[in-house]
Amino acid sequence: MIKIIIADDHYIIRDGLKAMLEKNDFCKIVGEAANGEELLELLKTTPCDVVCTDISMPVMDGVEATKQILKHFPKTKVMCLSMHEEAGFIKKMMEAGAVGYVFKDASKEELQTAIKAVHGGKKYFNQKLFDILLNMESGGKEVNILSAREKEILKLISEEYTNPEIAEKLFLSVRTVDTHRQNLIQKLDVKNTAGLVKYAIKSGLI
Amino acid sequence: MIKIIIADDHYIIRDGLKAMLEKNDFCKIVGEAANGEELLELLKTTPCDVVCTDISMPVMDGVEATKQILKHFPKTKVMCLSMHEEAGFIKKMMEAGAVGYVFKDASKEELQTAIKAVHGGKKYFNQKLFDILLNMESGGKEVNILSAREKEILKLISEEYTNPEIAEKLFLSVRTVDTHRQNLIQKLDVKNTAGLVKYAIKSGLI
DNA sequence: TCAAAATTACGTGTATTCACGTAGGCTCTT
DNA sequence: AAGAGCCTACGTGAATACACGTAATTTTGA
Repeated sequence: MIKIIIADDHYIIRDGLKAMLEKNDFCKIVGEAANGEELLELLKTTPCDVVCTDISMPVMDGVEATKQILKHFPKTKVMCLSMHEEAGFIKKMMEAGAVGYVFKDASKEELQTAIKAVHGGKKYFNQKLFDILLNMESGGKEVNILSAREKEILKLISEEYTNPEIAEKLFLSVRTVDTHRQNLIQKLDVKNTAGLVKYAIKSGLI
Repeated sequence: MIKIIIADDHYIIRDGLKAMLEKNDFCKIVGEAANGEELLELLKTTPCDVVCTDISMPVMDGVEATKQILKHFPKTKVMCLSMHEEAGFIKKMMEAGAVGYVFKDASKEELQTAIKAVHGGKKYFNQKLFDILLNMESGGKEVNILSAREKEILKLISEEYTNPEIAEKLFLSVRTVDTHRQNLIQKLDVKNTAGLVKYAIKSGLI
C-alpha cells in the first residue's frame, strides 16, 4: 500500500482524487492539505510515501513546499498534479526536486501509473511536458519566479488598483510601483495589464 | 437509483465527482460531458434524472445549456456545481431554470443532499448563496449578458491586444473599439482592463 | 565576504486607457 | 410604427500605462 497525501486548495478536487484513488488497492490516502503549510504540518505527524501536490496554492506554493519536504523528509517522493502548463513552474518544480508531473487533463490511469512509478524510485513525466520543455529550450526564455514584493503588486494590479493607488497603499513612490509593473511585464513575458492578470489567475495568486 | 450526468470542462473534476458519487448507492453516473453541446447530444441518447453542470464551459456555457435542456427534456432537473460566485451568473442560472446550486468548496455530503433534494422535486441552494443574493439586491446592480460583439472584443482585450490592434483586426475605428471597451467596463461594473480580464476568465470566455 | 538579487526611485517621452458626452443606422420585437 | 438594444463612430481631455534608461541601498545566499 502506497501512502499518499494530496495537497490542493480546491476541496472538491481533493475529495475527487481521494475517491478515485481509493478505488484501487495499491494505495491509500493518509491525509490531505489545502496549502503548503498545512502539508508540512501534516507530514510531521503523518508519514507518507508520495505527496501529490498542486503548484499554485495560497500561503505556500508547491515549489516552496517541495523544497521544504525534501529537506525535512528526504525519503518522501513529491509529484506534481498541475492545473497549468507554465514552463517556468515546471522547471522550478523539477529543480525543487519533484520526480513526477501530471496534468489535470490526464486520465486516472496515467495518474496511477505516475504514482506507482515515483514510488518505485522512477521519474514520471507527462508526454506533453517534453514538448513544453523543448519549446522552452528553443525559445530560450528563462522564467524567474517573482519576488514577494512583485507578487504583492501583481495582486493589487489584478484587484483593479492603479499605480497611484498601489503606491499609496504600500507607501511607495508611483515610480517604484511603475518599475515593478514593468519588471513584471518583462519577467512574465506579457504585453500589458491583461497579461499580468491572466498570469496572476493562472498561477493562483488571486 | 438517481441517474446523473456530469458536465464540466475539467476531466479530473468529472472523474473525481464520478468516483465520489459512485461510492453511494443512491445514484449512478450515466454520462459526462465537457461542454454544453456535448451535454445536449448526450441527453438525446441517455436519459437522466439530474444534470450536474458547471457554468463556465467552452462551446456552450451552463446557462444556455440549462435553457436548452429544460426546453427539450423538461423532466430533467438541472443543478449547478459552480467554481465561482458571480452574482449575475447565479441569477441567470436560476432564471434559466436550475433548481440547485452548490459551490466547489462544498462538502461531498452537501452535494449529495443537494442531488437528493432536486431529484425529489425540491430546490437546493447553498447557504452562501443567500448572502450573495442579498448583497445583489441591496447593490441593485443588474447584470447584462454581453452582446456577441462585446464578447469578441473582450476576448481580444484579454489576449493582450490594444484598442488600435483590435480595431485593425476587426476593421473598425479605434473609437468604436474604445466605445465597446467602455461599455464593457460599465456593464460588468469593473474599473479597468484588469477587471475585464478577470471577468473574461471567470466567465469562461478564454 | 562578495556577488547576485531585491527594493527603492528618478528622467523623459509616447501610447493607451478611461471618462463623459453625442449620434446615426441597424435589427428585432411588440 | 415605435421603442429597445446593438453596432458603429466621433469630440475632448485627463489619467494611466508602457518603454527605455540609470542608479543607490539593502538583503540574501553561496
